[in-house]
Amino acid sequence: MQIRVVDAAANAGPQVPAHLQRIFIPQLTLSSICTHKFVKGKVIQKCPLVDLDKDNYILKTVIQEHKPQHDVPPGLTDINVIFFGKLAKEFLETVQQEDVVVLTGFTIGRSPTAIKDGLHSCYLQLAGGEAHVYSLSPSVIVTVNPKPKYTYTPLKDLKPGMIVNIYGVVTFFKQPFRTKGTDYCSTLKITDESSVKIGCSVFSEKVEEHPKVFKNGDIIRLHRVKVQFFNGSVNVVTSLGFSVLTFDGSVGTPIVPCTSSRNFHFSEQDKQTVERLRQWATNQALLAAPSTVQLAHVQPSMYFDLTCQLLAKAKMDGSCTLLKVWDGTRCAHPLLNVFVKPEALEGSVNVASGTDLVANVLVYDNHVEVAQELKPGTFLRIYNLHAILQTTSTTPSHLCFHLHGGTSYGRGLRVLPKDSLDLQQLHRTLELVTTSCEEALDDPVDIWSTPPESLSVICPFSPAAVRTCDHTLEQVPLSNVKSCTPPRLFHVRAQVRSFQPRRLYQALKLRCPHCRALFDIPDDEALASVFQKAIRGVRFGSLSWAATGFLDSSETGRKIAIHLPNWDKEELIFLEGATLEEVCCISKNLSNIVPVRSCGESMVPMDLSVPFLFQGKKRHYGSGRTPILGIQPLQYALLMKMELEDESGSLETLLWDDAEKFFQVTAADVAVSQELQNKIQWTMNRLCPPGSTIAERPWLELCIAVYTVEEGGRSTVCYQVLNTESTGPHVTPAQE
DNA sequence: GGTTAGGCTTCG
Repeated sequence: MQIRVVDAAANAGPQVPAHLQRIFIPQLTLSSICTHKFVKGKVIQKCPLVDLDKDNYILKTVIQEHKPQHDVPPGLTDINVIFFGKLAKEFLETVQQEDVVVLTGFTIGRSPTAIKDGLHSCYLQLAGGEAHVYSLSPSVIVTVNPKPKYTYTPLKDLKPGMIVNIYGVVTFFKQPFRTKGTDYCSTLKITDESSVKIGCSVFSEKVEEHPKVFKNGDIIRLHRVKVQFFNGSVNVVTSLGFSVLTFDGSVGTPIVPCTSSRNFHFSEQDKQTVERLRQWATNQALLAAPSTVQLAHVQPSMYFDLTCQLLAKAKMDGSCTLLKVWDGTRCAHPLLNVFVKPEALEGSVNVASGTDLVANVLVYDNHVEVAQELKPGTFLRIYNLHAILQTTSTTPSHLCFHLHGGTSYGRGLRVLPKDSLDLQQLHRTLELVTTSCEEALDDPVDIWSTPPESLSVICPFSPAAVRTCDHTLEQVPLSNVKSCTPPRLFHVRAQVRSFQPRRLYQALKLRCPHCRALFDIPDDEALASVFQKAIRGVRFGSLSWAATGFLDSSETGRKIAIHLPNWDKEELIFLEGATLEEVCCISKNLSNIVPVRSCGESMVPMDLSVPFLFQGKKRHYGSGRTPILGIQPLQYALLMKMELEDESGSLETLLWDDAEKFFQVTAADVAVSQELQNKIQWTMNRLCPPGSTIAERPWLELCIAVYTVEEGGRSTVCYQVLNTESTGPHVTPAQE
């Protein structure tokens, strides 16, 4: 690793190796090739140095491309650059803010903070012997790579009696719990490339010395553990002087060791090990089934992990504490509100503006100790939370959440660091919901209480939906629309009396662009069972037209076949013998996955009830037989019914051809974006707030088409909302 | 000097 000086007064060119080519920051993408390239820019920010160990540091900086115009957004020109090891410290000490530097030997990753800081979507990482910095500052520093100090034993080579250092990918974990002895204990199961699974018990009196594991797939490094033999298998226990580091297991995220210990060793070799294990684990489908579920998808009786923010808490009694939490999504079931006196409640649920976003979590027994230490505002993950439907004879059933006593299935809770990658989705959802709540509160009170009789008065506020057409038609009462002879077009002013479906994900449909036939989207449970059935009878044959390879599945002995066709230009990958979870996991890394089953020498799509193509999170469904792979691709579409009302009466309308316009989304984006699903939910809640009277609902200005549909010899008159957009916050889906 | 736990749903 090196920092070299370049004479500021002279032309920098000759001293930077001539074979290097400049790549401009705005042109950098995740797939940019970095070898023999350099980036040149001004240092506009240096963060405090993170001191990990002797000669081992991390430094975050921001480097800016020369801006030809002032209106170029920082998302193009300003990029996060992270330095590792000795280079980090030297950069901090040698290079000043405003200095111009030339960077080479970097790698590119997806910036996890791009949404938060508005900077470039990538970040540069400078580590290892390849990394060089050419600086305009006045000293030269040359550094050397530290030699590895520790050796790590593969899990397959552990023998009872050894004291070893090990690395592993976490496949099961319990948060620290009190033992009958003097210590807390963390129980883990880990694995590595040998696929051997090893149990670990970490003992320490101090909770903060325990491994900070947040999810399966995290990577753990243990120093000085003792190998034992118990109940027929090998496991490890911490011994005197043990230490532990953990890392996020996701490929492409920055490798930052997680520990509360100030003094630990972390080298280039560690980084490579973490990278290797991440890569291996991704292909093992270890992370196939994420256990975290948003409130919007919780079903009664479910056990699940909840990532949430604590709004308020209250001690119920010695063995029970109430936590009021939210994740910004709305549960499909009514939520129980556990009432406590305001003076007994620490924190406030006001931000959630209403109770249908707030989940009441009753925390019992051994978990009370952790719960009592929590401060409102904290971000949490609650493991193995139980959703319980509470029914009484007098009230309708409500969902309540219990964190039962004990530690079975990893039951427990843990605070997540505010900048955790696992919180990105939550931050985005909460930001959106909070803005919506604030806007709703900011609306003048008379929006919600305008009596219908004041209609003739010109309203001083903007309607909740507006026409975007340029017809000069006069506005008419709904009764005129109802009594007309189709086809006709009208402008109306109305309120929403009711809408369907109430579960908005049911509004998302599949439509055949040829025959306009409509299909429901199958749920994951139904899809999973089709895949499962196909696995049972699988018999891999050899194919003359494709190269076939095999992956180990999550089940011992079961293989997944990957067929790469010789003829293919579109890079389609045919997958056989995989579960739905495995297909989803594999498609995270490889695009264009086609699940198939063999039929002699040929491949056939699995079944038209499952997607014929997975592209990342996107799923493509088909019907019948035509263009692609003999399948007619279906389009995503939105369909809703709205019952409108004005002083003259009511009218059943459809939101269909212009539904995407109405919500300012595309149905295909909605299918893969929780944020956009929230946006639709938010819009409908604004048009028709739950529990509101008609007088409290906002007015909409709509364009309505009246037309007839002939079916089975009968003609029906239909009404559709066209050329209309709802008003409210505009959101674009996160870049996938 | 080296126990404790050694996954595998509460029952409110």
